[in-house]
Amino acid sequence: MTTVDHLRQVRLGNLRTVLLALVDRPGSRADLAARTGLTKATLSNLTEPLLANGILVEEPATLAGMGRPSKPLRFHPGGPVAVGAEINVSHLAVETLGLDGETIRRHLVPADIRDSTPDEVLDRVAELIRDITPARPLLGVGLAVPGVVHDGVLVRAPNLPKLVGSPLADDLRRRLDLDVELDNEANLAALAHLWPRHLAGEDFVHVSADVGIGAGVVINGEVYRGVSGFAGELGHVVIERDGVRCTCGGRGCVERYAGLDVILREAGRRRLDSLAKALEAGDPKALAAVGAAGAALGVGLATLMNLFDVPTVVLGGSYAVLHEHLSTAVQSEMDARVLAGGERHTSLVASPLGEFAVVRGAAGLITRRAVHQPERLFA
Amino acid sequence: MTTVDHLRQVRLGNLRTVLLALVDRPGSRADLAARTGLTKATLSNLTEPLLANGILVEEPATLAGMGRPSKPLRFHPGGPVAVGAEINVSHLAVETLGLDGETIRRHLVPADIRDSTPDEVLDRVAELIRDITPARPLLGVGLAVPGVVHDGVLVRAPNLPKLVGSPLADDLRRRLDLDVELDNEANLAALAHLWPRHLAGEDFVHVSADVGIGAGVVINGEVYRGVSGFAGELGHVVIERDGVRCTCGGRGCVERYAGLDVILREAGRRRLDSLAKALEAGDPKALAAVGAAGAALGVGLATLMNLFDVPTVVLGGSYAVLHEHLSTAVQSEMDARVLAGGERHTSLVASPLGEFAVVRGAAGLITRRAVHQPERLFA
DNA sequence: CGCACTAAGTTCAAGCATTGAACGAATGAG
DNA sequence: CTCATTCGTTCAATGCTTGAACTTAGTGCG
Repeated sequence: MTTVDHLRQVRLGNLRTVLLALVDRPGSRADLAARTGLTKATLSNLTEPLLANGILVEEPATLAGMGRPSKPLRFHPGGPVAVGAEINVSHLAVETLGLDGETIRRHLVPADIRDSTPDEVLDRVAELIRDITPARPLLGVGLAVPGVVHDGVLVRAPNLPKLVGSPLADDLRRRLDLDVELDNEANLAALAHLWPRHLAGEDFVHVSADVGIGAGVVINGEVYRGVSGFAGELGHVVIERDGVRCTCGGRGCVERYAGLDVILREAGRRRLDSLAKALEAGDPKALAAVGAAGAALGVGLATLMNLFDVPTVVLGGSYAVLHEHLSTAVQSEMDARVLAGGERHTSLVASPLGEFAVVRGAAGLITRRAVHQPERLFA
Repeated sequence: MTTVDHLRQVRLGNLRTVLLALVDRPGSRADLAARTGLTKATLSNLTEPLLANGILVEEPATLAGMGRPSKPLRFHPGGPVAVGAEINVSHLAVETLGLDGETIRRHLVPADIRDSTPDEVLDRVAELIRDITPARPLLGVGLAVPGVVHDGVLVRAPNLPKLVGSPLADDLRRRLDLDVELDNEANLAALAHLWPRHLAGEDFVHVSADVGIGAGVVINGEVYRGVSGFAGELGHVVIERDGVRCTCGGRGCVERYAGLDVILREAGRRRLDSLAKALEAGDPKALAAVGAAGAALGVGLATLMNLFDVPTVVLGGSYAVLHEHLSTAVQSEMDARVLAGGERHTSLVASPLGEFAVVRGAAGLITRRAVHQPERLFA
């Protein structure tokens, strides 16, 4: 590390600070200086290359009050964008996201890819991405998959066994000639509630269900990934040590009581929307199935909250759809079991992001990286 | 933040890097330069005030090989020291620790303080500290207590109700006229396995038992504290949703199956050493009690490991004493339940620190803070 | 004994990002 | 038209690391 490097680090750090302030909201140089604690001089200096490179634009001028009018800066409407993509058991989704946090376009297509080869899937994903990509510089692609990811490879995915082991990130990178970052859908869904806007505070768990149950834990505004990206395996938290056998080899895992497949089976339904209708109509079997799942989930979540010390739970994915009929049981188990030492209280909310949470998180991964490592913007 | 501040930050960061290298082992300026990536010039500059202030000493010279002999630098034998203190149900302990990581003196006295007032306890602690404090500058006191700590106050301590709510840190500070930092014993026991030397890798959970069960989770070389210092409440992880009632209001908490009180009761013993003797003698009742506790603990630990994605468990405190008879059952539950996706394997080890782990961690908290915030060394 | 060789540690001018104060620019109020 | 006010830019000063040159202090060999 040379001294020049040290100083460069300071500059990059300040650049990040400024960009973060701009993600929050646009502002003039003077305003940004006030918000970041830097001086006006530094702000002129830092924003100059951002304007020159088409990352920011200077708006005409704001005529308000006395003094010289300010010319607010904001992200350039033709500036770089990030792409998010999601591969899931029953659908594919793509989204483009600007640095300002606005969704540009999004697209979700049903698709049963359980029997497809990795090449077939990636071909379709690449096509979807090309279809929605605007004529603007591209920062890269975030790719979400339902399973454990390590080093750009899907290493474990009970529901997509055919994709396990392929270098998905590299293969998609080759197809598009773009940076591709592979990550787990649970982590990305959690990230979507955190970036570019905080939707559930600085600390929360995002829980969603397909066949498995994934939890993304957010602590201090960061997704907690654990040592090997394995963290948050809520599905295999034990709630009955001698309970039902689980595919993982253990017994009594939450997944065997609150997984979506279990809920549907117990309710005698085949698909989520049919279950939702039955609940709406007050079908007792459906209500009982969801209630039982909620209780089991609540026990598992209480354990998680006691270990991670997180106050908020966000129900996402299928759980968000079932939220209304699920949350009573979840909340009551949580209230009974989470240590209320001091002034703690647990809050339980449904995700506002709907079915696009994962793909938005995937795109957000890329815009976030660009803001945190501003040198990438000048490539 | 002025620019001067920025530059000062760079300097302090480099100072930290150098001190960390020295905690690892002594070395000449040239050696340190090589190890830290800084230049020899910077090292001369950085170490000059450390030598002037009696933090470091320059050793005579090492005559080895060709070239000008190097004069290794190490922490001054008369330099500042940290004090650790532990308040527990059945004993008090104190230890003094140098920046080099060497224990200077330690002392552990049995004491039943369950009925003592905070003032009585702190008087005794202050006396113990004065007894072992060497005639060297003092960096501060780390104070360990069995319970949840918030802002220098013990806010929850089922086993020491009389101390709850007193400003222990402030009261001890007043007695000694020293900085006092209060923390939870589980966190500090974990820290002791991490600082000043890594005894169990970069990522592990340290588990120990008294009446409750405390876990200190270490991720990436940092103690994970959670949002409000509550993290790692392994005792209230649920292993049987409809199991035994717990003081926390829930049911089936690990604590009710693997707590030390439960083990002793089931084994028909009153004290840990008596239990240990019975185990040695092969007493079936004792063996059964410990085996059952181990199984329950293993289930809870599997849940914790699936959530935190940590590969190693360190058994400390009473569990370390029982380790030989406990680990088989623990390990077998862990093996059965922890997701072995990919190449994961769980390892289970006994703490090498014995009964001084907590108090050593308490002192380590202070030396670590001094190294991480080197400006404190010049106060 | 002396000279070449090696490595440790020091000295010093150069380089760099931020700062703060001074300055120029653009508008509203009276 | 002039003053007050706020925005944005310019520029010398600051303080830290750097790298190269230099000094110091030994070893090895003839």
